[in-house]
Amino acid sequence: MGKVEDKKKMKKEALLDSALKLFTEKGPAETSVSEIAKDAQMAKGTFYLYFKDKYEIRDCLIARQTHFIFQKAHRELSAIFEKMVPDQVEDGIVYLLENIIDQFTENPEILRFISKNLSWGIFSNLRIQDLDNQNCMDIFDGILERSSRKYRQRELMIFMIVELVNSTCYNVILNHAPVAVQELKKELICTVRGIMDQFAVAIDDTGVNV
Amino acid sequence: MGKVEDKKKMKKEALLDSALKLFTEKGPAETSVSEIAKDAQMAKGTFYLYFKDKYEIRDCLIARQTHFIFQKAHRELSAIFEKMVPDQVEDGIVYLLENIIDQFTENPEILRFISKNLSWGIFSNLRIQDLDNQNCMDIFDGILERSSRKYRQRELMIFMIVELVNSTCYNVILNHAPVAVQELKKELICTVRGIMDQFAVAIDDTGVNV
Amino acid sequence: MGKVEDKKKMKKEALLDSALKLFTEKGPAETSVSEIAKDAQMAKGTFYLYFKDKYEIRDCLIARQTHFIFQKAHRELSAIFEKMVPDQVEDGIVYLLENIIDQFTENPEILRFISKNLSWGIFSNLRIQDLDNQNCMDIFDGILERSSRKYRQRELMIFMIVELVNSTCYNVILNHAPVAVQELKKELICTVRGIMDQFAVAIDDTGVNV
Amino acid sequence: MGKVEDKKKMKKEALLDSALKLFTEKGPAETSVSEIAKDAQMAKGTFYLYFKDKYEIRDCLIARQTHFIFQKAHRELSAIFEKMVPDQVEDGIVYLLENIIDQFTENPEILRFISKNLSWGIFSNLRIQDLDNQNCMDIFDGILERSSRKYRQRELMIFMIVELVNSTCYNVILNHAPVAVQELKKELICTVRGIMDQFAVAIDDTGVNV
DNA sequence: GATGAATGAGCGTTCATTCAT
DNA sequence: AATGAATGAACGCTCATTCAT
Repeated sequence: MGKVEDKKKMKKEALLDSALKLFTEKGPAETSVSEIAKDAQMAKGTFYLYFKDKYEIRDCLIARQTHFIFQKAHRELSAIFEKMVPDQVEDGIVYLLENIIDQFTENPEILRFISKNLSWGIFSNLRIQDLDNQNCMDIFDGILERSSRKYRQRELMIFMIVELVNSTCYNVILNHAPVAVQELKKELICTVRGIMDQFAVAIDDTGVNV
Repeated sequence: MGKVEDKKKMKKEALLDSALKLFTEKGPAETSVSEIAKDAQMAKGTFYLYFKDKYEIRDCLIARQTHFIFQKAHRELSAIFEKMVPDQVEDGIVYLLENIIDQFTENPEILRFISKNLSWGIFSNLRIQDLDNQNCMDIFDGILERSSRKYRQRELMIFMIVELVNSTCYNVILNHAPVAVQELKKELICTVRGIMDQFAVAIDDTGVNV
Repeated sequence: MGKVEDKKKMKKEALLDSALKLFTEKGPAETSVSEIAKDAQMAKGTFYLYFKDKYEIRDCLIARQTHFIFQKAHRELSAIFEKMVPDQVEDGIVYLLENIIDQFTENPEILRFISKNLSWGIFSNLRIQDLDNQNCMDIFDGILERSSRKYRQRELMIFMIVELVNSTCYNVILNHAPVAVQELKKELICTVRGIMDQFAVAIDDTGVNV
Repeated sequence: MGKVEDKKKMKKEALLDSALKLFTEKGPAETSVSEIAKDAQMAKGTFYLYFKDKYEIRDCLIARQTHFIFQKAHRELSAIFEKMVPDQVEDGIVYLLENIIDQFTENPEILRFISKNLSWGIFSNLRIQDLDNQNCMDIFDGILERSSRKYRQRELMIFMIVELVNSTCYNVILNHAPVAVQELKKELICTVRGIMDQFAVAIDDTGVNV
């Protein structure tokens, strides 16, 4: 019977929602399992039927939220991506990053929660449902594949871009230092283009860079 | 008589040493004040004569360790820096970063401890005793000042470089992914040079970039 | 099934019993929650499931013990009270006080515990279960209402009587000074009658006092 | 050398002053020896040269403050007492009580501190320097001796009066219940006169009471 | 499957007291 | 006589986890 399955899924969702609320409000360290269970309107013991401990639900949430952010970005940009010609692919990466930075700016608590806890290991394995279960890195990869330029060491390149954007945004958005988000964004875009140039390799007679 | 003062300083050092050991072994969250005091061979109450709480000793350690790293780097490079001509200044920055990356590679636990807890706010205010109490950022700044090129928004530029190096090293050194340190280092140097080009402004008749 | 409820009630009773024992033995200030829990044969944490802190259980006990004393007095005197004619009402008050003084004499530790901690605020709000949830003050009030005499400012009058009896008994019973209980009792009765005369007001043609 | 003696006395006074300030501000239980020593501008260890522990200084202060109150009352009333004829002696007792109630009303913190801790044992042994080292009870006694009436069981009578006044004032002044101080005072005076009548014995042909 | 009472180790912190200086 | 660093037991309290119902 799928009814039972549905009920279980709803309970798990309720726990995740409550945990996210509390984690973003005051951090995982200051949130207790009791609080999560109480907020999700169930008994403390029930929590342990769905998650091994606090750290499991935390990791689950990090993945989920990162997933949501990429999903949202991809949906909003899908129209653009579809019409994109090979020469504009680098612009596509920039749009994607801008979209994500904007999401972070609007939800700084989410940024705080994710950034403090996200590692490349989690990130590079995250699957996005909307997109044939591609992982986050594959999204970048997929975009780049359609470029007229070719890139060497694509994973390293994406890794460097993601880490740069993530860590600078964290400080700028949450500590309002050393500059404003808009200023950072402008420079980041420029630097990201630079990084892409750095990793681009010559592929045809038209002749290319670095 | 300075005997008492000496003894107090030694006690404080002992606490800092023990705390560093335990924090790097298992993180501040999993370390208790009791453990620190026990490891430093004194009573729990004595801890509170020297530090307000666990967070104060943690912050003190972050500053201290970052301080040590920059001090070491600066000492090792001082000979080079002194002979440096204006055109080689960008190389100086690269040497500094390489030195720091090497220190991190040799002491990954220190990297874990510092990176997880260091914010730009702490970093940009850290004073280095050896160097006329300059702060860490001033060290970069001082090097750049001697360059034949001029840079706009120096703080933002340094911020981006530091964050990029710090966050990528964290993942690469601690999670061994997605590439080896040496490979990352090679690319980082290239990217950092790119960032410096990005922020450089034309200053003389020879005409320059961006 | 009331089984769980019963068990909880028993645990709470056990805590109250242990706390009373320890509080009367050495006072609330010198009793720790650990001790109470240990004496009641349960874990320290369990205490906190039933009481917010030491002060809550203390206040609960003061109310409980005062309640018991009044309940006992009222039971023992109920036969007398029922047959009482209006002219004997003042004798009823005296019997009540004598009964309470006797209870204190037999349980000096209870007197020590209650008197040191009972304020008029607590006292005048205490509800006695046996007696239609009347509070302690209402018991006096109810008795006085049946008197052929009328009293002005009944609450103040009762307050003065209660405080006088309570504070003099405290010293006499616990410090055996300056006189013996029996001697005090004799005089107290006389003084209490005097206070009632002081607050009595003329109500009919027979003409009365103050 | 009296110089050393003076210095010691001053230190002791400083400790007493600091302790009184802190005890009345937040109660003895919430005041630590460290705080008292720090407030008195000396080292923690020095405290123990003057007082055995916190409880000794507390008891010393209770005696001191009660002493001061009686001293003040006696000074203010000495003119009246000297002119008093035997028939007015009972009025003298009333003036004394009124004066003390007024002092309490003006310094409720002192009342809180003293009442919670004063026992008849301490009270009846307190010596007042101004008055040939008479104790507090002797002051009452001395006044009563000059009365034209004679009293039996003077100590018990004084004890009852003191306890009644002390305990009712405590509640009324500190908890503002159940009535205002002025109202209580009016009734207390009446009750105290009643108690004096109760203990008065016939002494001459005019024939008197009880 | 769901509950929530019970646990008890462990937390950070306080503080009376000692004692070498 | 005076100091204040050091002690360490004890405090109130939290909370992840277990388990009988």
